[in-house]
Amino acid sequence: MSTQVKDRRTAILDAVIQLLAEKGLSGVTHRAADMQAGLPQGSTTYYFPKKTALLREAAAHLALELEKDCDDLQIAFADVVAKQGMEAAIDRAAQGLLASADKGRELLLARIELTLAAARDEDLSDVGERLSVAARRPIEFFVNLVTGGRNTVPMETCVGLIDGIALMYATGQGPKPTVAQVSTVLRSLTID
Amino acid sequence: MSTQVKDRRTAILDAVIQLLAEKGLSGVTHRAADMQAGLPQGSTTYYFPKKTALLREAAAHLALELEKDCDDLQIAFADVVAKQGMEAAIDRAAQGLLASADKGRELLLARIELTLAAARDEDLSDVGERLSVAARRPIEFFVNLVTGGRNTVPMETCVGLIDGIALMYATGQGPKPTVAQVSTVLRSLTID
DNA sequence: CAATAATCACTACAAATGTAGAGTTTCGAT
DNA sequence: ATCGAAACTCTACATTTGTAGTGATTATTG
Repeated sequence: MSTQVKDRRTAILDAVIQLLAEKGLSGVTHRAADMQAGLPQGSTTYYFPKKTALLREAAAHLALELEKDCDDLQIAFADVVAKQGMEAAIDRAAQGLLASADKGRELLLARIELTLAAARDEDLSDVGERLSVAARRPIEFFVNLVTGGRNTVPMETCVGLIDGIALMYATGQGPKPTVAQVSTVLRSLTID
Repeated sequence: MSTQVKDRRTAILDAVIQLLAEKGLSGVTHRAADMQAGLPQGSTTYYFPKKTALLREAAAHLALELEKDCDDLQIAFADVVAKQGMEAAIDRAAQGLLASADKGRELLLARIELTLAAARDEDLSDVGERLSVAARRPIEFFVNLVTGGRNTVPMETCVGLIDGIALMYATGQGPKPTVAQVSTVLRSLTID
C-alpha cells in the first residue's frame, strides 16, 4: 500500500537524521540505516540506491520537519502576544529558541552535518540552500517579533548567531544560555 | 634527523586539517593524508597507526595553531589600543574577528568537524575540551577589550555567537557580516 | 482463483579503509 | 668499511561500504 511505502521511507529518513546526529555523516550507511530503522538489510538500498539521493532526501525530510515545528511555534505564539503583550512575548521568544536547542538537538546536529556536507559537495549545494531557508524561518519570526522588522543585522547573520549558541550548547562546550542572555542578544539586533 | 621527523609529522597533521576542512571527517583516511601531504603511501600509517590517534594529534596541532594566531593578534592589538584609543580598537576587534573568518576558514571548518566528532565519541571528549579552550582565547581577548571585563554573557556563549556567524559565512549561507554589525553584537554583551 | 506486477529481502562483488608486518633505505657509531 | 638501528616504503589482508542483481513474498487485477 502507499502508506506502507511512505511509512518505510520516512522511517528510513528519520533513521538517517538520527544517525547524522549520533554518528556523524560517516555513520550514515545503508546498513546502519536499516538497523536504526529496525528494517531488514537491503531496505535502504531498495528505497535509496544512491547514497547521494539518500542524503538529499534526508535533508528534504529534515527541512519539512523544521518547517512543521516552526508552524506550531508560530501558532502557539500568536496566543502569547495577544494575551500577554509584546514584552512577555520577547522573553518567551528567547525561551522558545532555547527550548528548540534542547528538543531539537538531533535536528540541529543533523542540519549542521548536512550543511557542512553541502558546503563541500557541489551536488548538495541546493540541499544546503533548502536547509538554510528552513532554518531561517523560526529565527525570522522571532527576530521580527522582537525588533518589529527593524533589525539592523541581516537575517542570515541572526540565524548564525542563534545557531552558534545552540551548537555550543549541543556539543557540550558551554553552559545553557539563560533567557535573559538570549533576549539581550535578540534586542541588540534592533536599531536603537 | 629529528627535524625531518617533526617536519613529516607536522606535514601530515597539516594535511589532515586541510582534509577535514575540504572533505570532512570521512575524507580523512591514511591514504588521503599521504597524498595531501605529498608523501609516499604508508607514511601516515607509520606515524599514526591508529586513526583515533591521528585525529587526536591533529586536534592538538590545530589547537596550537589557533593559540599561535591568537598570540599574534594580541600583540598587534596592543599597538592599536595604545596609539588610536579604545573606540578604534573596538572596530578593529570586529574587523579582526571577520578577518579570521576569511583567513582562518580552514581552521574554523576543521575545528567544527573535530568538535562535532568529539561530542559523539567518548574517546575524543578531551580533544573537544582542548579545542574549546583554544577557540575561547581570541574571543575572550576581544570581548574583554570591548566590554572592559563587564560582559553580561558567559564567555562560552560569546564563542558560540562568533562561531555561528563565522560558520554561516564559511558555509555560504549568508553574506559576510559588516564590521558595524559585528561590533553592534559585541557591544550588546556589556551591561548597560 | 490465476497470473502478473509491485514490493521487499537476501546475496554478491568491486572498491576503499584501517591496520599489521615485511622489506628497504638511511645514517651514525665503531 | 661494517654493523645495527632507526626511519621509511611497500605489500597484504580482513572489514566495511556502495551498489547491482536475483530470488521471494505480497498485493492487485482479470
